[in-house]
Amino acid sequence: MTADKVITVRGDAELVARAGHLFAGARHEFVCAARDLDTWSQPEARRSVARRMPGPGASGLAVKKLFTPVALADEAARAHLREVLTTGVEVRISSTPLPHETIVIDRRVMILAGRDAPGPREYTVATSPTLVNGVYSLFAAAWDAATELTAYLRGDAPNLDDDSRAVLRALGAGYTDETAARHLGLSLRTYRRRVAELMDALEAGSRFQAGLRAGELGLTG
Amino acid sequence: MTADKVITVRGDAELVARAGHLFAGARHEFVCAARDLDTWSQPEARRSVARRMPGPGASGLAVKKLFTPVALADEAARAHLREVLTTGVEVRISSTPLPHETIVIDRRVMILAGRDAPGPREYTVATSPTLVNGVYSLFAAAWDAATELTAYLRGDAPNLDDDSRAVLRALGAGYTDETAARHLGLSLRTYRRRVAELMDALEAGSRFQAGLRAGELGLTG
DNA sequence: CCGGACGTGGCAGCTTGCTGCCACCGCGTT
DNA sequence: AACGCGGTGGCAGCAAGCTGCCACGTCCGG
Repeated sequence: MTADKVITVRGDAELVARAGHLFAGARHEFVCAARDLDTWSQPEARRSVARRMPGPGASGLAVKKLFTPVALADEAARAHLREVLTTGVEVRISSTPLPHETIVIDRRVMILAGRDAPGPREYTVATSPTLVNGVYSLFAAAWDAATELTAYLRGDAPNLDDDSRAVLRALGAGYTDETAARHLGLSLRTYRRRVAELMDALEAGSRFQAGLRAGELGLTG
Repeated sequence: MTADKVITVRGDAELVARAGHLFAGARHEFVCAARDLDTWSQPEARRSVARRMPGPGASGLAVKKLFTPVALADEAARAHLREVLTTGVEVRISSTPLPHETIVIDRRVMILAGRDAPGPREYTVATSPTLVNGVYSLFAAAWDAATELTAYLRGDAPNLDDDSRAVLRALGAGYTDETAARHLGLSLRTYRRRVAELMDALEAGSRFQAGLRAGELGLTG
């Protein structure tokens, strides 16, 4: 039995001081998962790290960033992400919550952030191969299940109302239009209008395509 | 800055000796992610742990198990999983690889297994809250994206032939039946027969449902 | 009060999807 | 040759989906 250490630091400044060199040391891959873009809220910490990071496009460094839809809340964030895309960074959106920020560098080091709380934020740095590989494979699973940012923005039916969701459920249940309409208290005409609107929103040319899109976007629940 | 320890043990026996009490101490939740069912290959280790685990159904202990399709390879494994289901355990299948087994108990302890390798297997046990919470949220993301075992077994279209895939692509492309049939060199009648067969295979009552299923099962590529 | 915008629903007519029936063809078996 | 079998395709008819048109309400802002 052996015992490795994991380091816990409090606050961005200490993280930069203790682990900044890890960011600079990224050789092949830099992956991170986070809820939104607010991680490095302190500008000086962000700049400090950015200065040390190699250029994303250069040197064969693959950068993958996984966010939740929260990261697309305001237009500024969208613009930022679009810009990030142009530098060769892969960005995906996961429909499931990612409350704890996770960073894995070169599959050798990982940094996990504690939940937002009053006081300085806690970061935990670990290098145990088993630990890092385990986290990495979970990240990979979440990554694979997430959708490309561009696809997400394109096919996004941003906030379809409850009506549309009800229509979606009826369609997914396999009801015929007539029973679905009756079930929803709508006329056949209106129900079909709704379906047409939905298909329009999903940019689907057929009901099959609409189902496909709905499935891809995880609108089943 | 503080330093927690993570414990690494080699082999099932040592894991049971060092961490067996953690299994017994599960109070609220026991989640694990693994590639297949071979984890506790050594029967004595499996039994030793099973003996210490509280009954899954009893005592409000929620048990979640996430596997890859590999876990369904042989009929014995399927039967075992079906039996497990009856004891109140939730089982889901993730289409992405999960090379490293992960266990999280009560969101307080986690155990990560190293990749299969010659010699005794390594297990890493950690209790750092930040670490455990981070891993847990990644697990949750993978879990949410996975499909229920029953749904997976039901909707499984094991090996549909190239023709069916072509039909699927035509449907996904949004072609009308006529153009799709022409495009595939089939008569309209036959094409529709194929579509009907496909919908039958997917147990879909409408084309929308078929699209949904196809999306869920990742048959788009 | 009037007029317009908007959502709804009925009607009609068209397109598309769906399927039962039958006929045909190629193939291997008897 | 005769037969059955499985895949194909035409035809017909029905069911379902789709949409333009118009009419009727409601809800404003004028």
